Amino acid sequence: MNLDRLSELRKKKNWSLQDTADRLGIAKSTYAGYESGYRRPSFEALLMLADLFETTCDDLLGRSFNTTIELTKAGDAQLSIDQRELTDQERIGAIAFIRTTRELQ
Amino acid sequence: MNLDRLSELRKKKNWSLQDTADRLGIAKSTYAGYESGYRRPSFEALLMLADLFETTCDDLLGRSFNTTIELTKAGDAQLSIDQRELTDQERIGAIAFIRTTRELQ
DNA sequence: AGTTATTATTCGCATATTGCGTACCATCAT
DNA sequence: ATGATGGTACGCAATATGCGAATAATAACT
Repeated sequence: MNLDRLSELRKKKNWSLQDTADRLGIAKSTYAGYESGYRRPSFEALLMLADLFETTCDDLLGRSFNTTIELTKAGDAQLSIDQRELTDQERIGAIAFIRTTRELQ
Repeated sequence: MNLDRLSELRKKKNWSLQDTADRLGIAKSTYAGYESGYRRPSFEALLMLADLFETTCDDLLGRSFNTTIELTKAGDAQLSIDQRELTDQERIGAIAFIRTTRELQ
């Protein structure tokens, strides 16, 4: 259970170990330890990593979270279509639409 | 940075500390330590907790990740309405429906 | 090639943290 | 009062962390 994605994410940003460590405010050897799997970040460091690399902790931990988003529950997730966020009314309208199509089956 | 949500999640399931520890295969005092903030789970334990409580590591760590889910991109997330997963056709239908309503504004 | 600068990897050590068992307290039922 | 259950806190052995320092490896430049 190591953080295999770190190296990939860092290289995508074209950062050196030192760059990355500086951005996190930790020692280079510490960050290098994370990538190599020799050491593990604290939770604080994990959160910083997720922020820095713009991803989730689950992603860094290699957890594919197949959580299903229930649309009838507002606030579970922000949805968008064509890069434009859905209003609550739009969401409710879409739910009604789907329910109707299902009933017509 | 403690795992404040644990207690809430456990109580929602009506489990005792012992129940929860048994499900995780760890000692009661160990799990109790997580809840009280006296101890912290390893990454392995964190993943087990997320699985057990059916949530994300980010959630347990108190990280609100405001990632917007773009519906036009399939595979970004599994959606459901009334606990029934949306088929791809339903998703596409809903997108068309929203686009139309938007155009009519 | 030789030299210097930058990047990456590994280790030792002091310190901090974990997980477990155990003990302790409170509540409730018999 | 006794026993069962749920919750809390602590001691200790074992392990893990973060840092600096030392050591490779690579790049850049004359």
